Amino acid sequence: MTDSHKMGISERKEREKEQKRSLMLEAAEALILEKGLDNLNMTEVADRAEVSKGSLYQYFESKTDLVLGICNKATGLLTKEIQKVLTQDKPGIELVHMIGSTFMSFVTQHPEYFRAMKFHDNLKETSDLEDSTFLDSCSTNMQSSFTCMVRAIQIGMQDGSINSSYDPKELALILWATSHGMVSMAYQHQNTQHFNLLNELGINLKSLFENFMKMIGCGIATEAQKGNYDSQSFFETNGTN
Amino acid sequence: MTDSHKMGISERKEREKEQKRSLMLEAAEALILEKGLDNLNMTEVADRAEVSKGSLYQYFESKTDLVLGICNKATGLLTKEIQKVLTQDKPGIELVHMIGSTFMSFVTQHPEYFRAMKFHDNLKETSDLEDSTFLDSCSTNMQSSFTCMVRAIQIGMQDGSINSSYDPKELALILWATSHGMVSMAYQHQNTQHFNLLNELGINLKSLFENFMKMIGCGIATEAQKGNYDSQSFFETNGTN
DNA sequence: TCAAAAAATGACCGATAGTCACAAAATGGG
DNA sequence: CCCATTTTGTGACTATCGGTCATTTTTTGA
Repeated sequence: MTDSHKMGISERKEREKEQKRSLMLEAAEALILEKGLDNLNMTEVADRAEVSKGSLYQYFESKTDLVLGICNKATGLLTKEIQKVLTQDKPGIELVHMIGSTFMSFVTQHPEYFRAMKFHDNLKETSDLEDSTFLDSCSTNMQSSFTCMVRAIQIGMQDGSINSSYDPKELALILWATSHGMVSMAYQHQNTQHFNLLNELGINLKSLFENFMKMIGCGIATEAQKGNYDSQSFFETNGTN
Repeated sequence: MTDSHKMGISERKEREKEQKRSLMLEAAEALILEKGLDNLNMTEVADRAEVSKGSLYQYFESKTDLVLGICNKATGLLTKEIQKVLTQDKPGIELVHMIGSTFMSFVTQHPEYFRAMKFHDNLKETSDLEDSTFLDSCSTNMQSSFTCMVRAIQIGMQDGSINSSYDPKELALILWATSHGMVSMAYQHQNTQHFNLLNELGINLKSLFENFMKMIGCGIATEAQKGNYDSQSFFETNGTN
């Protein structure tokens, strides 16, 4: 038996292992959609993926690790979509808008992914030194998304569409945090059955997001640009492949 | 034995019951501060409060109910502080600033309360018809806080400090959501030991929050007011006490 | 064909939320 | 002050679920 043959085998095994892992993740995602992350049950995940519990634990160290695996997919996907925005030849301020829209539609289209991302955020405050294969990867992905926001702002400051009196990184952080707040509200609105401000006020999400963008636009635009973005809708420019 | 005497007894009992409940809540809060909400253990809460587990469960239906009890205290306190802001005779846009600052300092000063509030948010998406005595009260409190924001905006539109092209309630919702995003970031920064954008970027929270306010100020101010709030710090105007 | 390695399995364990039969304490009329 | 009744307190116990591991099954490769 040749070395290359051996190599072929181990490669195939690696592929199969990755496929099985992926299947298990999909089972977990489906269950999260059905019953919520808080009701996720490892035995059920195993059953759904048609493997035994022991087998599941051969692919994921723990329940935390499993959810972080989903978060890893999520942040990877989101980052890819955001990076694609940056390839477009548009004014910086418009790129910022599009990044926001991308984030928003990502969350509404993949609530279970956003749920996993919230779980990840939560972990960071709670657990003392958890170790998961996916933690680093998640952080790197998020870092990449954030860097895209910084780039968009820098582009905007270069092309004169964004007020350069702000520090780019600081502004990026503000936009990231505020977008997160908006997106969280959208998520909650979509996934909550109980009391909820939006319905009560008769406000629709789309209009809300448009006005958020308008406010941001006014807040960060240069004097020359003010008013340009007042009545445009950026809600449509979502990153649907 | 007179009726009034009987009444006196039952009132005293009610007071004592409320005191004990409060003691249990305090025990839980302390444990959350020490070990995080996710490591909160009912037996430990009982021990800390110097009662038995069974007794604890006479005062709170479930662990969820206990945490919602903390959330109830939290939202009550926050609402009180925000309402106090509104009693001041200031331009509307400044009231908006102060509400934001109040929220921010509330969270940094009472991380365990904010944690309980996040738990409450989480419940709404997860659980199918949980029943807790505190759920309604929490919602009412949050509603009150939100109403304060609407009031501040209406005041600002009246006195000409806030651009009245927005719908007041919609703008309030935007400010609420974005503030929540900023405050969440501050919370995470303060309570996370791991990887964290802020330290890495060498940005300090105070400056970040000031610039958030500046951006908001630009975004919602009337033309006449633009530039007035550019370099002011609203971070200090927190509702201590 | 068969022995060694890898993967799969599910009975089992420990932790913890929640319960309940019983005990202690408080109440109030005589 | 005593005793019956109601209220409150207690901790052993149960059920559930995350995680483990000895054993079985499958795959590998000579």
